[in-house]
Amino acid sequence: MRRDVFQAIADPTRRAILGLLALQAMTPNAIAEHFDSSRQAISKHIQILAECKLVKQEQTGREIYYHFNPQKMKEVDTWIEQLRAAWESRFTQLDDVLKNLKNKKS
Amino acid sequence: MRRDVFQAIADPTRRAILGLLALQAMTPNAIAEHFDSSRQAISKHIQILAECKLVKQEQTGREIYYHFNPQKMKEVDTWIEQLRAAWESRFTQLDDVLKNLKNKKS
DNA sequence: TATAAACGCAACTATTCAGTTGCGCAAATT
DNA sequence: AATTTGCGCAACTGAATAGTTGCGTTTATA
Repeated sequence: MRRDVFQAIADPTRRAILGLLALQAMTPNAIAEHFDSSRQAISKHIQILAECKLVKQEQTGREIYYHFNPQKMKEVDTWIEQLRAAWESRFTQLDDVLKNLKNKKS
Repeated sequence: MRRDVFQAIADPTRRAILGLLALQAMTPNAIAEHFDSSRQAISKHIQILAECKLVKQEQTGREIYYHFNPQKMKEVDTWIEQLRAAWESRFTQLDDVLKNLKNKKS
């Protein structure tokens, strides 16, 4: 059961839930009202988001407020940034090849 | 069969493939050598990446070189950015509430 | 021309996953 | 005290998915 951030945001419903929670903390019922799915279905999505720390719980009486945790999103950010860095470094590699060719010639 | 960018990068193997291709274009066999999986298994991953335009093909004789397409990655970037914007705007909403309370008082 | 290499494609299988249903518990409400 | 509400948890089911195996096609090589 791999439950990392990438897996979590792969589902469009979960992305929508994060969008809601980014605006304000909400209870499972309140969240479910925004979707056609049942409460339990949404609850499962929230659970997955909670597993990988994308949302935090805050219990108040019998209600549980879920909060968005922007911190965890950085993992995705970081990966994309590394990818971008790799992509840009490939020019440097080409430069090295050209440099080697030049050296062989001389 | 939803094949969007988020779904594509959910798999760690596919993320690794993108990491390789970001450095340099490669053939399926060359890519498969970096993993324990079979050629066909890797080929399927590549196909998924191709479906959502994360990689481009370039046929040369009987070999097919796959290139990383950084453009498509922007979709993820954009979503994260919108999420961040929503997260930051929640303070503004709080401000509005406080402002309304103030107005009611006066 | 015969053989090997580099692929894609399709069928099959074992596993995983999403959603439903039903239950139980604790906190409110009446 | 009895009922309702908000919620999590577990079992079940149908659909999707990942990986394997086998085959066909095209391009190189001997």
